[in-house]
Amino acid sequence: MRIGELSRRTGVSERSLRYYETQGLLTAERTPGGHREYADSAVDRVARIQELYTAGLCSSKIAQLLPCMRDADGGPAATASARLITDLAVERERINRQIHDLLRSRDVLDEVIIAASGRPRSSVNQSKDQR
Amino acid sequence: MRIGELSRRTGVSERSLRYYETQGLLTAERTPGGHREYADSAVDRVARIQELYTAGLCSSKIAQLLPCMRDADGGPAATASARLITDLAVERERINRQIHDLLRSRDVLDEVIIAASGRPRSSVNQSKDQR
DNA sequence: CTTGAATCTGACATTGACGTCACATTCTAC
DNA sequence: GTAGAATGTGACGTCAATGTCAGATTCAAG
Repeated sequence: MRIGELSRRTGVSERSLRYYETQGLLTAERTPGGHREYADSAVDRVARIQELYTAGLCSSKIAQLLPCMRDADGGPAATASARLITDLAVERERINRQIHDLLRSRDVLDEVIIAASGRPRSSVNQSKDQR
Repeated sequence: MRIGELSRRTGVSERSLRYYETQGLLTAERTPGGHREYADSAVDRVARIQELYTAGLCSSKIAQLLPCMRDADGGPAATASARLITDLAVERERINRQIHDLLRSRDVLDEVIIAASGRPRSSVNQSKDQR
């Protein structure tokens, strides 16, 4: 598929998809004319990239990480280096902190929302991972 | 206390503390000479601000939110407006998504770390809110 | 072949929470 | 009072992901 379709299917802008390529996060074949041609697996990969971005990892970390993740089609293509491992451990701590802060902030929001609306709205109390 | 001490006690740079003030997140008395003089409660407040920043809220949202939070010394000073409430509900959804992504990303990190180190390191499997 | 849609590259702009530096002023200890 | 530390303001830089625009090229359909 080409970039427009991938953009539509992932909800990620074409600009970002091209950017991901420059960051080594995403690859594509090229048509003779130079247009990008993506494999179907690109959709999943973009979703994964987004996930990691949302989790606050930067491009370079994601780039290092991706080849170490087990792909839809098999085991990981690489094993993390010692250097990467220590980096990841740091990221993990940051993520833990962030989860902690998010949970507390969500609670704060709930308090404020409840206080203002008199009683809980629709689903304020189902606090687990609803999406 | 003055800005240097507050900075030390919170681990937040003086630059950031001044920035918070411009954003209406933090207030201070002034000495006759114009130096900021913070109340003790500022320490808590800064911590709260940090928490909300870490959770991905922007200054303006935090500014609206803070007066609606119940303070260490009593109930909330304000009640959220209807407009704010809908904004906060949106934030809440974002936070939920983010928590979800963080949890998944943490799992990914753990997989990679475990795969590379042969077996779990120190406490990789205690996945709940350790800080 | 032609035409309009899609894509290409490259450059510049944006956003938000800071870092950093310069220079002036105030505070604190002596 | 004076020196040195602390603080004040203001301006500019940064960083990363992404928006946006311009101009050129390619693709798909008639």
